[in-house]
Amino acid sequence: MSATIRDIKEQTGLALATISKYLNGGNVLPENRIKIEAAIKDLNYEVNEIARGLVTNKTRTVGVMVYGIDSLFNGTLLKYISEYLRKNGYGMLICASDNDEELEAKNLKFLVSKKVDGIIVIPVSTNSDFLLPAKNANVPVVLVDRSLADETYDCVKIDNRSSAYRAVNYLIEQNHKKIAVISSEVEYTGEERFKGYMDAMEKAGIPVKEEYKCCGTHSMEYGSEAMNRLMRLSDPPTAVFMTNYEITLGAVMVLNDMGKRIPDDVSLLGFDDLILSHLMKPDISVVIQPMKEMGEKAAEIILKKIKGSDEMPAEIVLGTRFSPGDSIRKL
Amino acid sequence: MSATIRDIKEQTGLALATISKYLNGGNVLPENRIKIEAAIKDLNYEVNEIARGLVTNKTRTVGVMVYGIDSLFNGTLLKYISEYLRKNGYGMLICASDNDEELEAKNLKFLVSKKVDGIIVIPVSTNSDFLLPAKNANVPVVLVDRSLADETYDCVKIDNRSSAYRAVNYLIEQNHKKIAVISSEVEYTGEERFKGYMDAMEKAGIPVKEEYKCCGTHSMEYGSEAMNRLMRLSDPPTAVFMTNYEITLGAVMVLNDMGKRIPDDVSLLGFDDLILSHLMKPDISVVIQPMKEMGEKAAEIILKKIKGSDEMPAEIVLGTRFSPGDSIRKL
DNA sequence: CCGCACAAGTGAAACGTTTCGCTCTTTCAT
DNA sequence: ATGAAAGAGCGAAACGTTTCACTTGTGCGG
Repeated sequence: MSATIRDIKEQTGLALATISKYLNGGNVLPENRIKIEAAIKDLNYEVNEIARGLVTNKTRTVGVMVYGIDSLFNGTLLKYISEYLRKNGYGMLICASDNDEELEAKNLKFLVSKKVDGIIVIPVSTNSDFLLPAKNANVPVVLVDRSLADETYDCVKIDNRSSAYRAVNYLIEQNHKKIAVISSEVEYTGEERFKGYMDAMEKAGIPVKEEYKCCGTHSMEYGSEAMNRLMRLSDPPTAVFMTNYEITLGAVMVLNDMGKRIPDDVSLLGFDDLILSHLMKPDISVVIQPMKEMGEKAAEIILKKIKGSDEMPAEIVLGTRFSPGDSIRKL
Repeated sequence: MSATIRDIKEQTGLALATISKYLNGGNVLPENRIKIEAAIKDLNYEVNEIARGLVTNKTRTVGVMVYGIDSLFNGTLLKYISEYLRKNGYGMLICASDNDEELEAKNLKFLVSKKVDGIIVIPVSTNSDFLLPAKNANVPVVLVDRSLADETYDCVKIDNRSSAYRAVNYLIEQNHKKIAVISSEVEYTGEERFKGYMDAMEKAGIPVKEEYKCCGTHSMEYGSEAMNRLMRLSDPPTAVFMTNYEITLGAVMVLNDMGKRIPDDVSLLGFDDLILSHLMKPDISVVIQPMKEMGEKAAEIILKKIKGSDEMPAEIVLGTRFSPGDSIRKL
């Protein structure tokens, strides 16, 4: 079907080794270079990456696992990762864990069986057991957005706790006292941001009612449910801090359904600057994550590790920016 | 490093061919089956997919190219495609064309060079030239969402023209006459939906002012720009039909910025039911595409073709549903 | 003019599977 | 009893590269 290095050998009379050397950037005599290049053009030759992979034990492919391809946060990250990898000649094999630890473990094995050279993952599990197959197969791993409780892996994330702290503090500065939080539990980012919220409240000396603390799944559904409950309290909060995009979506939906007005009826503070904030009638106030930097950094690190750098695993913590929209009323 | 079939040969005393046969589901004597299975467990053996790929000339990987991973429409489609492929043991290599024909052609070649077994693509180009490398390499292709002008490929899409027709007709039934359209040009879906709009207007005998026809790029930016222009006309439309999700996002943003109220100041009709419609204060009226069916069908077809079915290429046209929200005022 | 260093080229082995064509054994209908 | 058919196993070749260890050739300093 397609031409092989052997066909080039026939046409040029050179040895396989010489041609291979040329293909891999080695030096050959000018006259031979010309012959080879002519033959390549003639025969429409292209390296068979599989055969190459068999001997080099490299596929030039990186596996990426996120919790949902249709989550805008994931999609945005994937875009930047993909661009960086493509620019460097690497392909990107994608899996979704669907927020399910079991599926996450299964898909990780799948990626390893596909012989990817490295893996980038937004982990759903909180400990590192599921990464064992990668470790055993010597496949480097980089975490994004979340780190694990039990072991240090290379990781690119933001300063969740202090970002949340500063944002909630802004609410307090606007004289809010009855501040509720809707957060995801078990999950790393949710927990950290929740801590940041608590930090701010404690520091300000504001006691937090139990019914103001809502912790559930990372989903629109939970966002709706929690916001609905909050709004029906006999003493509802004047402001709500939502710790991720999906929860924010759900919460905003339910407010619209209830006919609540922002920020007149309730002030809103969210995470992630993903279009939504610009679409809503009042711009939602959000903590902005450096998505591009995050994605590119993760891709950069995984490539570095693939190329054999054996620096110690390190956590890279990127800064965030707070963007006050008009969803917060000064009391 | 990891065990090979040869190690199993040593441990069991069987021939490579026998073991290979077992691995591929062939029959072996019960006693040998037991020996092999024990050895596999012992040695923690796993097939090396690359070596297998070299001889079978299959990678069990499908390439998917969309115009933007961070577009919710694409992300949703990718999710369903990915799920179907994963369930069938196939991996998914993703590329983004970024709405750029040149990049699209380049990435297609990249996917072919990665030896994917098949390619699913939402094409950006309008003719099939860029698919030539796939054709030459005998890699089957399935188009999604859009077909090409010059050649028939397998394709899964919706009845764009009549869906648009019916939706615009609804506007007309609500006594709107000054109906504008914001559409993407050059692009297949945009053009078809634009035609559907024109069909409805013509059939109703409503002349369409030139300044009501806005055709530009498939982007939020263009949506904003066009809506802004429409609203500043001396005789602005009472309703606007937007032919895709990105344009709708941009248009809604600008309306919010201008403080225009929906549907009091202007009625809105969009395409694609992607969260946005539920988030906006008034539910936006939209044409709903069967995303799941579309993605799964495309994946199903590509697998069928990979397995060697040589049915003629066919276009599968799925139906849509119109969901009237409260973004349309009855005049 | 010798010998050495270095550049370029080479044949063969290796990577880990699948597959082809063959043999051997068993079964079963005649 | 016999021969054909079917089931199981086997050795070796093939897939298309890279890489290793080696040879050849060239130029240059002493």
